[in-house]
Amino acid sequence: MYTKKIEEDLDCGIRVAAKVFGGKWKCCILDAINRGINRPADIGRYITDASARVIEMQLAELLFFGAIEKCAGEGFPKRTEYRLTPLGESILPILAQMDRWGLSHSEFIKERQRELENAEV
Amino acid sequence: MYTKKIEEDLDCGIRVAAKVFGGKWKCCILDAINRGINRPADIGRYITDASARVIEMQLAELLFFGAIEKCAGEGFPKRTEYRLTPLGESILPILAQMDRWGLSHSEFIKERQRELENAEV
DNA sequence: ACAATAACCGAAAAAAGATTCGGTAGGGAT
DNA sequence: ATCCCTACCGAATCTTTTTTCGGTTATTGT
Repeated sequence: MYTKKIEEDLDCGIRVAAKVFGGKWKCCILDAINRGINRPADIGRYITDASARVIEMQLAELLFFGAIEKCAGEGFPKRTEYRLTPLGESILPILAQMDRWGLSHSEFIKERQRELENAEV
Repeated sequence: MYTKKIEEDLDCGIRVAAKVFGGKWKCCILDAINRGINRPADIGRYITDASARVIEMQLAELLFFGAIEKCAGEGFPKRTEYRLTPLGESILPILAQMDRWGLSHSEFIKERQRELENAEV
């Protein structure tokens, strides 16, 4: 895990939230686990854009901050499975709200993004 | 504004949200403007931890993506003022929810953070 | 026994993002 | 005229985060 050189202010709720589920792939991982995809390798196959390494690292952080828990799987080859803890579940409504907001404005934002890219050629 | 080398997926609502208000200080800036602190210099004095430059840059991005608008101030020395647009206002409930979540778990997260720091000495 | 898969880790490199520094230009005050 | 404050901006630098790469160990299927 990274050690920061610049002090971070955990009295601001938003910064606390960003620390726990603010990484590039953490929201996707929480979403995947919530959908029942709970083995590392499966999560990796589900989120094809992220490397296996980053998934491991972000799983480790989610685990460390108690959003998920690690347990032995049920089936025959006993493999690692991750599950949401109550803390992790309490994040889901926020993710849903952010996703709804983003989707309802995505066309507008994409259009602005295209303008930006064309201007920069 | 930065141009990314790795393609970003704006079909995911959460990524769209992160793009618009995901910077380190954008939430604070939106909060400040919402509280009626709307001139750049005042925002800079309000958010003392951030440099003037980063506030300018993040104001420019919020402006570009339409979360705030720029207008001439009312008073005698006509200075720049920023205001929330309807799009910017629609972000506020999400920030409030994130802040509430973060504050209600901040003691637990701070404790974990302390453990991490002690372990790394 | 052997190949394949899973889970995981360290370290280097690359990319993204934030900060610092050194400017410009305009208006107001003395 | 000079000084200060405001609003900006470009570029270099530094920090943080992500990615890539090359491993280890254990387990499973053949």
